[in-house]
Amino acid sequence: MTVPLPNGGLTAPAEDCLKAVYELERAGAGAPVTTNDLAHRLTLAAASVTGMVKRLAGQGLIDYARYHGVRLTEQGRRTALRTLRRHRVIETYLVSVLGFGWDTVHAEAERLEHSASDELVDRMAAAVGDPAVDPHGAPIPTRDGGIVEGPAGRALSELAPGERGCIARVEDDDAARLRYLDSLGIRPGVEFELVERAPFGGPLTVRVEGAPRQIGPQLAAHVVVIQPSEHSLRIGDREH
Amino acid sequence: MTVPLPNGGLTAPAEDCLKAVYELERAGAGAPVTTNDLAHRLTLAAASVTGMVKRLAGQGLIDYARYHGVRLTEQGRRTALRTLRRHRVIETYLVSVLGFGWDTVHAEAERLEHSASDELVDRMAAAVGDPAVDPHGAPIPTRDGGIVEGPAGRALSELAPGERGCIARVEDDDAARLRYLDSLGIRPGVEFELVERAPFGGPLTVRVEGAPRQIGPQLAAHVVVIQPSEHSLRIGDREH
DNA sequence: CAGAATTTTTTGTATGTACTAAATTGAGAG
DNA sequence: CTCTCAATTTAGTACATACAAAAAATTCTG
Repeated sequence: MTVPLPNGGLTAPAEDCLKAVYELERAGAGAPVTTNDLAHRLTLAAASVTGMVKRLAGQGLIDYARYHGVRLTEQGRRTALRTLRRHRVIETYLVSVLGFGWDTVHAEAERLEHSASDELVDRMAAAVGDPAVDPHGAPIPTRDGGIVEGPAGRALSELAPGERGCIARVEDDDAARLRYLDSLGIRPGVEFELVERAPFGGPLTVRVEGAPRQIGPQLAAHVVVIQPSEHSLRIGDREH
Repeated sequence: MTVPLPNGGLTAPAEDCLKAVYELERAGAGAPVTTNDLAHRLTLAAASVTGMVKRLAGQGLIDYARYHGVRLTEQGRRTALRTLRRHRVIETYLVSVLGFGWDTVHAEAERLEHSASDELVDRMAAAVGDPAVDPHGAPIPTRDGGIVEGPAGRALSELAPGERGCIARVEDDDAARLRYLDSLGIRPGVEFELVERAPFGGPLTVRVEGAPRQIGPQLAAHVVVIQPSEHSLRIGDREH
């Protein structure tokens, strides 16, 4: 009875690190991910990341050039996507089947993603109809390592007054933020119109389901929006 | 993002150790549990157990007297039962809701029990009707730390020819053994009659659902049986 | 009850994960 | 092209987990 490593022999911190590299690579448009960015994302000291990164490089999961950041190898990308799939399937299942709130499932999934087997995750996914996106609008990688990141979208904070859109995705890592957005009616799938932008970084006024809502630009930066017509593309079921 | 310790700050190996102490204390009728027994149960070197046991003693979870084995403290017992509850609820849920075979869920539960929160476990338990026993016939501790270990029962291997009984419980830790017992029709709740015992430790002949089956005494030792009349006591729902 | 056998602990080692503090490297400013 | 500063790595430490081999304590046996 040693520490359980159900998937590919990777530890939980290692899986978290690969996931973080994947997400930062995406956010950074493919540029190498720096140690510091990883440290911030993982809430670790930079020195700890250096050590982890060396181990992962030794396992062929990332390419690592001292002082010049890291990149996922193809194998590392597959591994990261498997973890991401587990996380997002678990979140979806907890919300759809077990009645958790969409604002509370992140922490639970963050732990379970490291101990749930792929078989369990596949059964959960099947139980909720193999959806393409999770409750926060993030795409769920497929069993075979594919992922459709969907229409790029823009941050809500970048829209101009008068523009209409559809909430595509909200970052899932802060429960309080999610609860607040929920109280404003800002949830994936909801259509809205940006009514007004106060000057000097002031709040945005957004009409959501008929009601005008105020939202700060910092918060709005965590909300990804798309054209209403693109919505079906994102949530389109991939059922056979 | 450190190693996730959802419940009481205990690591997975520590929880496994407490669970093992609980089970060995039960099996040994309350006698102190020796390091060696723990090492065998946990498939660890004895030296590793000594170290773990010292840490747990330092946390007040067990009483430890050098060279004289360990005992759970009251706090340790509660902790062990919470882990046991998680394990058994998860097993039950995987079988009842997600369609896993009762012979395959042990390993999965063995990992998930360390990362599932009590809230998740309570929701799972509610989803399957708060059963009193898991798919192998083991009692599920309640939310508040109670457990009804049920009628003591005897090992199938100890019955005399002509005796009838009801399968109460089968040890869940060996998938191959469970599959084999399943193929013989030996599952919790099934009634049977011990037809014959071959001499010199030979096989037992058991009539299960009309069919006579042969089973070795070693295997039969892992099967707990009770009087048919006691069955309702064990599986009796504790629904309100 | 002394010596042998067994069990248990101690000692020393290794790995993974984490930290702080010190040293190093790289990159931009002048 | 050097100097400085920020980013990064190295060095040193700590803890939890694991092991094997040696030492110690208990228990069994004659």
